[in-house]
Amino acid sequence: MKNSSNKRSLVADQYHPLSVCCDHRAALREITMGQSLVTQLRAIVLPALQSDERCDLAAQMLEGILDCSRKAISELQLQLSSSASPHDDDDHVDDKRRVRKIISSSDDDDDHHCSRKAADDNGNKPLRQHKRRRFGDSVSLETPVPHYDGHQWRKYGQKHINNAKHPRSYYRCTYRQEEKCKATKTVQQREDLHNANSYNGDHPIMYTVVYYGQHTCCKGPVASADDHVVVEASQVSTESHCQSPGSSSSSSYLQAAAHAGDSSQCSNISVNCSSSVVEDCNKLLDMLPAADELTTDVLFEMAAYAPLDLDINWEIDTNALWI
DNA sequence: GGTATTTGACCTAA
DNA sequence: TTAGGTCAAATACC
Repeated sequence: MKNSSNKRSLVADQYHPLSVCCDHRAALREITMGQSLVTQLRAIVLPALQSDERCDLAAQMLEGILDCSRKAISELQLQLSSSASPHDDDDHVDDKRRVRKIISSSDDDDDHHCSRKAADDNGNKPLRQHKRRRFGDSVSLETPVPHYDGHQWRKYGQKHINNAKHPRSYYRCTYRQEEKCKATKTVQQREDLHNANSYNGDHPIMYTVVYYGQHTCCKGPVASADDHVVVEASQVSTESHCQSPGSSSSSSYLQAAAHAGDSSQCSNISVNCSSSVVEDCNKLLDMLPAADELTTDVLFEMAAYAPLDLDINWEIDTNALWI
């Protein structure tokens, strides 16, 4: 794999910055990165283990690590919010712009309508609601595949951001209404000089994805085994409307996922896809080596590109990958 | 016809 | 006043 080292260094750069500042914000970044790594590690390790007590133990340990990091992040954010200064650096400014006090979960939807309803019966204005998102609820990462995170998202807005070349897209969970799921995310293409115009193997176009809130819907990949992302090779081959002619075994997993996005009739493939996921899958396919070049090392590299999703429970069908 | 996306307007915090 | 986030009508797609 020609660009293996490039990807490796890219990942390394992302997770191991050269200088580590001794302030809370730097610590927050480090913990968040660690959280991302653990999440990705979980996606790799758990499917590889047999379904026995070792698997359960590993799952508990990983969840424990994530829980610790969540608490640490929460504590640091508390410290930050109480010591926020107007003289923050550029990163801080960017974060602060994202920070909006979100309305409490119980009255979220009503608030939007409230704000548009000018007054109540007595002519009194409703209490002013704070719309800014809370920094503490967000997790950001950079990925070439911003939509391939296992959840269904619905785009509800796009905005040109000041001094940014690319617009920012706003997504919320598809099940926001029916399951009151508050998870949202924003996706914005990065402006790196070397990848500004086109995707190629060495410099994939990178996107900054920021997740806000946790999924409370049970239709994500969290729930039951039925919801796990499992694509059996046999399923792919027997689902004629999902099958890509001439697809290799090594890529059948992802191609099936891509085609699941093309057709909602792919009932045997439980990949949650919006239309943009197809594009992501195609990118991943471009990155995927031939079947005889697949190694665990390669898989790990690809997993490193998977977006962080704290709720996700991906299950990789290794049979489909290594046949 | 139902669902998803686009896009201009509106709202709020800074 | 400005920039970012959201709404909702219009439009596109299947």
